[in-house]
Amino acid sequence: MSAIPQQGSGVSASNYFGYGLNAVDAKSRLSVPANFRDVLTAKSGGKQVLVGPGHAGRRCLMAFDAQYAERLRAGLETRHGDSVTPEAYAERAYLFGSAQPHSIDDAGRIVLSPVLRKISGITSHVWFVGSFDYFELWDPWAFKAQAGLPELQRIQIEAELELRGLPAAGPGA
Amino acid sequence: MSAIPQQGSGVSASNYFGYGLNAVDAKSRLSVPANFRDVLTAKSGGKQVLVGPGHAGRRCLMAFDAQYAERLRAGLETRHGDSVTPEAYAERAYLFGSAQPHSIDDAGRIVLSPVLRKISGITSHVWFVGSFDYFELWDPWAFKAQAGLPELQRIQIEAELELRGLPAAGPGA
DNA sequence: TTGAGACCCACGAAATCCCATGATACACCG
DNA sequence: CGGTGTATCATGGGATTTCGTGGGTCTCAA
Repeated sequence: MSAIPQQGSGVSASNYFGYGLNAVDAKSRLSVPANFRDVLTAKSGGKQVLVGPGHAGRRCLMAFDAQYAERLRAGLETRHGDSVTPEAYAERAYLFGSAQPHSIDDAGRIVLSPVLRKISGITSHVWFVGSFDYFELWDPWAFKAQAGLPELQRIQIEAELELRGLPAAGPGA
Repeated sequence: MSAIPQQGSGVSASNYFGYGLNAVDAKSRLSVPANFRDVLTAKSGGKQVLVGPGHAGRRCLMAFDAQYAERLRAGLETRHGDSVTPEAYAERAYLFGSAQPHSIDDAGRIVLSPVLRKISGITSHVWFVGSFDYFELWDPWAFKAQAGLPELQRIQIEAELELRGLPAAGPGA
């Protein structure tokens, strides 16, 4: 069960677009969709992703590359200059301390820690959503149940779930 | 085919990201998380870390490599110029005089001195927090009790503590 | 002697690597 | 235009290595 036509090919190697639905196995391993992997390698060259908790109250995970991390650092510098205030230190610790580096194995998988699974609510499957310069990882059913989710996105995820014979409501629930 | 050594490519090999929770044993020995060690060796080559008190009133320890020490020196210069004010001398003395080089043994451990333990409040465990070009060492419960700690970080450390069967409130306190 | 520090070895658990499989999309060729 | 072969992808399981941790020994100095 692989390849869903996730998004057309073409201009895809430079940013994260489209979506994907993959399974988490017994070892908590998870395939990163190939098109996201391509962007990752194009941007940071290595086989590494940073995965941290979602911001702004979104119950998901955020994944990004070294280039985006550098961007975060630059933004921090802009905001704080080279000041040595407690706030600047705290923000650094938050920005870089809460996202764990994950290595991608030869099969294109990462291993989700129990803590990341817990804070994201991810159980058996992961819904990937491209967000230009990073991408999000959701429990599919949690994503679908979001209040105010645009109709198109709901239809997309429902279709993908059905395509794999997955229930419309979560198994975890 | 680039024969260029991929210098800043791998995420984990070039900067300090993520967190870790390790124990201090009866001999005050402490494992430095492997991914931090990797950065350390990548940056300064040797099996050495500089460990000093936290900046800006943070009750923790700061650990960094020789490369960042140079950066600190540069920052000092920016702030004070080549002034010979008491403040400049004092800050120099604080930054460099109080950060001691620690050698990392074959098992990846350093030995914390009683003084460092006291000023950081570290007792039985250490919470490591990556902050891009250095990392911090906290007593886990002190870290958790910080005023203004982002909710997500609090959840993360609580989850990690719980995962290891450690109490939610510190023993040292 | 006693206590601290450096070095060495040992072990269990967990992470990582390696190979295998089914299944699909794409390319090539009749 | 249809059939076939090949590369790619998601997934599974076993084997191997790494990591964190505990404990012992040896040396040097007080």
